[in-house]
Amino acid sequence: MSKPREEKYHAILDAATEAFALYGYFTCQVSKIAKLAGVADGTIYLYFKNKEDILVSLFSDRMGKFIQEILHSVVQYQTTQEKLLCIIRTHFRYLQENRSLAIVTQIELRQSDPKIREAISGPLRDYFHLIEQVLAEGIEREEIVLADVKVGRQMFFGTLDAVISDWVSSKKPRPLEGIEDLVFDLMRGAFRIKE
Amino acid sequence: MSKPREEKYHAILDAATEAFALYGYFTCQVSKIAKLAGVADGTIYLYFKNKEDILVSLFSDRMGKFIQEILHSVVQYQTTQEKLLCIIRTHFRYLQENRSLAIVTQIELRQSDPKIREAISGPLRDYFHLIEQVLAEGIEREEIVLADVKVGRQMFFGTLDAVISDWVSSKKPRPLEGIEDLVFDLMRGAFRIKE
Amino acid sequence: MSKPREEKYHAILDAATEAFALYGYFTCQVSKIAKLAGVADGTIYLYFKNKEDILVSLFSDRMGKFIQEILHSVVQYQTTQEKLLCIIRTHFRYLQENRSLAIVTQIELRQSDPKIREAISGPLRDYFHLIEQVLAEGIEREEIVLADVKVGRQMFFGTLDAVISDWVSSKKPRPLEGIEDLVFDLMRGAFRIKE
Amino acid sequence: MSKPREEKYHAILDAATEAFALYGYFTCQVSKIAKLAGVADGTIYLYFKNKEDILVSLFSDRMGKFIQEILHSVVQYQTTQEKLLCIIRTHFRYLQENRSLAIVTQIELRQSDPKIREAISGPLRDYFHLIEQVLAEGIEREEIVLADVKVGRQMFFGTLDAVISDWVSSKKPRPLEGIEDLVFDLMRGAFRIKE
DNA sequence: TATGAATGAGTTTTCATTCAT
DNA sequence: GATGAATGAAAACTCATTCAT
Repeated sequence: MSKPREEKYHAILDAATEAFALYGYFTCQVSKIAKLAGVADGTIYLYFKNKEDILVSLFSDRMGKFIQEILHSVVQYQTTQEKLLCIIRTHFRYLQENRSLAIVTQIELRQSDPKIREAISGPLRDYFHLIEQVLAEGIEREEIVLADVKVGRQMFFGTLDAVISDWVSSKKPRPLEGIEDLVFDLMRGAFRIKE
Repeated sequence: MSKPREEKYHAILDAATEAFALYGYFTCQVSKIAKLAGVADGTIYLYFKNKEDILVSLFSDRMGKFIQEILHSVVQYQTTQEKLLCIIRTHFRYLQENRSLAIVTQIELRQSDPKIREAISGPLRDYFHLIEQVLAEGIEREEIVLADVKVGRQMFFGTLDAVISDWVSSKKPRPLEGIEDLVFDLMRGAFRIKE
Repeated sequence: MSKPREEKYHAILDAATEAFALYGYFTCQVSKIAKLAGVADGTIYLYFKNKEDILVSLFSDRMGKFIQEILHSVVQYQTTQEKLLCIIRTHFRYLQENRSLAIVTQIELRQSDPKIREAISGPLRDYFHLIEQVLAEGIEREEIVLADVKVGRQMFFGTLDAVISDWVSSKKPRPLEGIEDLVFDLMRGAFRIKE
Repeated sequence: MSKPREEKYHAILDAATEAFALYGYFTCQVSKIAKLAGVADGTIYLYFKNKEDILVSLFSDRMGKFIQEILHSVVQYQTTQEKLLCIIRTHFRYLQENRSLAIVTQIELRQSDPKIREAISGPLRDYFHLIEQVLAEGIEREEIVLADVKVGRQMFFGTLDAVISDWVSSKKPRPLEGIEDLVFDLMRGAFRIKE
């Protein structure tokens, strides 16, 4: 892929993120994405197979980067406690810096259309896997107490997700920085992490 | 509202719940709901203003009953510990018995369309409020330790939601009964509930 | 199929015949057929699966009737000579009375699109078969002399087709009645029919 | 026209013949022709005004050569009998050697689009004219008996055309050489040519 | 000349909604 | 009230043609 080609590809993906966040996938016409990206409608189809492909690409590209960033940050820490805190912080920071992506994630993560779900579920599963790994390791090292890794992950991710959900739907959201420690404190209790 | 009128109203709502769960709101045609309800397409419009109104009614009706049931159950308990466990159990049991509603909730709870969001958010806010009340009361009575009621609710609801989300998307879900205690144990830790 | 339903079905088919004759299949928009038939665009799709289905139905319906009429007429005659003359006359008369059908036949009979070809070829093959049967019978009864039935049919049909082709493309065509005898005289010579 | 320019012109025309034969004029995209010709899409428009112009040029060029070849061959013969046989043979041989052209001719000869028809009709009319001339001369010289030259031409051309039509649509066509004599024998009867 | 990325007009088809019966 | 045939607005997508390089 040449430089200008890649640039336009990402311009369209950026525009789609904005547009999907604003209108939702189904309510958003391809022409709106095109206008936002500053290209003609037909140009979209030089870069994406169809509308669905835009959404799918958006997820694998953006979510991929999100997971990548979290993975990259987590490996710098040793203890389970640090790792969990790191995930919380990176999760919040990344989505705070990419509000439209956060919205799209919130909205479209739950599409029922089987084809879309399937395409989306990939990166998310990776994330779930990472969390579960950290928890399993924590149990093994006896740094945390947890009866069921899957339920542990559900609580951990569900909490972050609920926080983001509120933040996203709030008109004037308070910065997520202030919440990190509150969330972490709950996790410390839930996972019986010693002081 | 006369008896037979009310019957048909609920028949359509039941059909819509099934159909939305199966296809998703946007992908589901009104004619599919009509067929499932055993009425003509036009009949739908004698009971609902438009397609959106079906979704909105579905939420206020079904979610309303859901909240009602939880409220009703919770008041039978005294301690915060018991109340939280009661919510967990009722939440899981109700959605387990109404799988289609659970799916619709998961999927459509996060519509971006502002009109739909607004309509949906009512019953949900009631639920959030209930949880927060229980938590606030628990703090006051010193039965739990919690720095921020809102974050506490986000964790509590987010966890239940994530469990349901996994359960809903699993082809062969394990019964939710086995998970209740695991979830509650995590909450006990998070909220520092004494044994 | 109820009465009014069948009426509209044929109204659309009539309109399509006119429109395809006027513009050609590809150049003719579905909306033009709808306007000509006096129905809304969407109504077309209550009666036909898609644009292609209109063309296919047109052929099986119209060509079917055409063949039917020829078959019906031919059985009334005994000698090969009479039968061939009957085919010539019926062929000319039918298409003269259905000029648009004649045009559509001329134009679309030769579509390259495999799906369309296949659908169209059915009724035509029936016609070819009929002609070949008459010729084979004539040979057997020694009423005509002909080395190869297929080539005989090609000449017979090709001649009629070429006449119609000229007639169709002429702005002010001379009536086909005057040509029947000329054509038949050529056939008589070609097939060595005795006086 | 310089040499290399002319080469590319014909390369495009060759490619168009193949592509139109394969897909049909309307179903064939200009980009397919370009790819087949080994040039860029835009290059096509340095040699042809538009898509239609390719088809038109194809006919005047290819059909022109076709007529030329027939004309050239026919003048070598004296008697009407010989001339007609020569036309049959050349017609069959030329199209057998240019199957794609034969297909395109069969398919597109009958376009309804008036502009296309007009452009195509030129070379065809020349051909018709040639046949009619041979026939008129035959009548004059009393080598054939024929009441109407136009109908005679219609039969003559229609027969050749029908043979080609069958040959073109057959997956495994028998060689046309075997048919020449069969066809000629029919013509001899039709035109009352003496032995 | 040659390229091929970009354009945007144009077309088929769907489907929520209406309304005559 | 109930029906379901008819409507027509709306939207995804295609592709002939252009033009900056």
